[in-house]
Amino acid sequence: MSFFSSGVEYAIHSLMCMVDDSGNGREMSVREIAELHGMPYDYLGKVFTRLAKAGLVSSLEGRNGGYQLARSPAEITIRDVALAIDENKTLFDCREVRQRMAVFDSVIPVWACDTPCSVRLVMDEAQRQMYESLARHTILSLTRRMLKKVPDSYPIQISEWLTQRRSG
Amino acid sequence: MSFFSSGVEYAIHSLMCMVDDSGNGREMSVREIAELHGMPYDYLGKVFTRLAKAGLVSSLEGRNGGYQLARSPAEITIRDVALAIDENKTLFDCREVRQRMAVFDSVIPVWACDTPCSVRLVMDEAQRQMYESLARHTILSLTRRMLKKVPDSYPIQISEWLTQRRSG
DNA sequence: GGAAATCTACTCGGATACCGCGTGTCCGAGTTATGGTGG
DNA sequence: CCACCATAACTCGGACACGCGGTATCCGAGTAGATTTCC
Repeated sequence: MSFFSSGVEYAIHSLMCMVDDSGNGREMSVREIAELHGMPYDYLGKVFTRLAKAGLVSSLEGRNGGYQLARSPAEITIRDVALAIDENKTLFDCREVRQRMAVFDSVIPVWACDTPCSVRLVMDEAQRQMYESLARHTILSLTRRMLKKVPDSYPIQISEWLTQRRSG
Repeated sequence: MSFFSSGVEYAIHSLMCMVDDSGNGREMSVREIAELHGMPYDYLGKVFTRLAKAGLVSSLEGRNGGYQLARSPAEITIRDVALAIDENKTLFDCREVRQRMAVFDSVIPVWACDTPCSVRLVMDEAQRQMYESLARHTILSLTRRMLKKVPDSYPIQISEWLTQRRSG
């Protein structure tokens, strides 16, 4: 399986569609977003609960409620989103092989417990590089990049789909 | 769960202990390695099959057989090992959300199929950064770094453990 | 003493079992506009 | 006209079911050095 859960993908696409044509945030409900993207509604609800808990979006309860971006889309990095959904995930979990070496017969030396495993250090560094790469992109930059590759009618279609759904 | 399987960890530690004091490769059997590290023997066997298939080690069949490094430990990067064990793993698998947008009623436009998803591009870039970070370390450099943090008696202990096991 | 047969310690690959976790679904509770109803 | 009430459309959180893949184990087949046996 892949490292990032499907929730991360859902979250990024969701936040991207919450940016309107002028680059500002727009309020949307989970149901709207789910139907627009063909995502499972209940599952997306949990995704947004996590986004809210991480402070990326804020919720408006009650009828006509929904979510809106809590920060400018230029200040929400992809790293933020990934960490909000998949928190405390590590590329590698060290099983402390050194402490199980047969040369220590049931007496593990202190250095094997205190000093960090070299393998783990290398992996942690790689993970840091990965997250730094993700931190270089924001919801806004991603949205702008997408709009370049798409016909001009596309964002209009979405806006119309939204207004039509809200009226009917 | 973590991205890299436990097999990657086993493989790295195994290859590290196949480097002798002078930095050259030394032949060892899977059973020796498994017992030395307290790793599951059968499972480690499969790990080495993959390492051999990737050309990182070469096998010597028959009695007194085993594995030896197929290249200099300075020319085996951690990236090589990770790819040998966990091949074709991706940080992120794109579910092509764009193609499920409700604004396309059952008629998916060509651009949504041809142009790559922006989200995927960002993730792929992050994955590349991660692997490049891993490629900067080799089995030899990792071994050397480990030896610095360890009492001088440690590598001697391992060598003695080996010779004693082979004689008795 | 030398050749042949047997034994042993390996590498391989397939089949399988276990189990945690990602993914998705269902349900109930709390909140707030909206619309209807009665005085 | 206004107060009140029911309803609908939301957000939230817990519980649970399903299935896949990581981890591990078992077993049989093939290979080759070591050992024994036998002439």
